[in-house]
Amino acid sequence: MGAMTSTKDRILYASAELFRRKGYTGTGLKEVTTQAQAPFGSLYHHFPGGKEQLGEDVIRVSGAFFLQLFVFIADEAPDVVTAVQDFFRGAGETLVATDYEDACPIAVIALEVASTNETLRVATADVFTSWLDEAATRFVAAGIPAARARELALSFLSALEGAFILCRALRSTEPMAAAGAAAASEVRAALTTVA
Amino acid sequence: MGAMTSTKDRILYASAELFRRKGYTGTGLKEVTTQAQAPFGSLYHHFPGGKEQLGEDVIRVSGAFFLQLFVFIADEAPDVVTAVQDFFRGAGETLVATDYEDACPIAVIALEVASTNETLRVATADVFTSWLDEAATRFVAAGIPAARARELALSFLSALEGAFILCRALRSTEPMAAAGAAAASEVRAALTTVA
DNA sequence: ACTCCACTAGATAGATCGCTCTAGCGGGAA
DNA sequence: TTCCCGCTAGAGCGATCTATCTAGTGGAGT
Repeated sequence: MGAMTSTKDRILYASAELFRRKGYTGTGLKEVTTQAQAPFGSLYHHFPGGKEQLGEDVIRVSGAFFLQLFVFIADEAPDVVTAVQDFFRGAGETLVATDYEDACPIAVIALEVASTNETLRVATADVFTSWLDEAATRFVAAGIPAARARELALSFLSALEGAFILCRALRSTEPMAAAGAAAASEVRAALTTVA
Repeated sequence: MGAMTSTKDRILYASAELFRRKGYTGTGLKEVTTQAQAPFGSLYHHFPGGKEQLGEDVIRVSGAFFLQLFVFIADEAPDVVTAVQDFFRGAGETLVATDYEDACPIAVIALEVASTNETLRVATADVFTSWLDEAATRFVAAGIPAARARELALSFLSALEGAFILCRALRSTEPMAAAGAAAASEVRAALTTVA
């Protein structure tokens, strides 16, 4: 049967894509199993906690993957300013390549469940925190004081997430470019102040 | 019967609140009429286009209301930098006052429908555009070149929207404060460059 | 008084929701 | 072989979804 991913992975991957595109409440489990080419019963075998467990797993797995992507880009870049620029640029390219469907893997879920499902809300908070910590650590390594680094990480991620919303609604990467430029110059300013 | 709002307005108001809190797909029409204390049949009398028309009306009405709020704050503030600061501060206060339920009136819908419902996507794009135009106009009036003003408006709104996501997920206003400070200093820098 | 129509009121249809259930398949251990 | 069990497979349950339907109400216009 050639290269075969496990049924569980296919369900997870299909869920991640559908949740990202149509939202958590907007995605049906029947649809998930169809897209994953998996029997419906298998879903509840691998995810006995049902839709909520599936949602939580998607949030945490996608979050970890996105974190690794950030780490990879940051490691490749010569400095943090370039890293920030590369990240925004890459986000814009992904948006265009996927016809504005693939943006932040968890933003839609985060907004949907923030006031309705505490388990999933905590999962999104954990993921956001892991991203913020990673970014702040990078800024500190570049010589920026911890408190300022935390601030930079928060405004960097806010700008990125907000730009995703605007880009998808406007079907344009202009917001991503503007937000990226602003974030980069903010980091640059923080660096020159230190040096 | 005292002060009585019309049935249509009650349905619109209840929908806006529920969509904002639980999302578009996550809100049922039965729930809307219950919360609005309106008979179910009245919903389809006032909104013959069903849920989609209700969604579009909510987006456009909420969008216009939010625009007026921005205009009001900007008119009250002594300068644009203060206006930006006031807006972020006000957003943070609203989040706390509503237990992190009331943020951007259309962000959740915008993300949910961006890839699934073109009518609603266009409505959110129109609203975002109206906000961006208003902000850019204010920046131009303060002496910033048009192209730069547009960039500032984009990064300002991106920061605000993204901060809403992070604040609701983390249940903290820290992202709003960081994003607000960054946006304010960016506008300040744009002003000093001109002057 | 009579008509008319905007509006209220809610039962109900048909589809889909998340979830549970039983049955059967297939490969490794005894 | 025989047993076992992780996994596949999908029918079906009760609830809920959006939307439609008919019936009734109340007040303005003539």
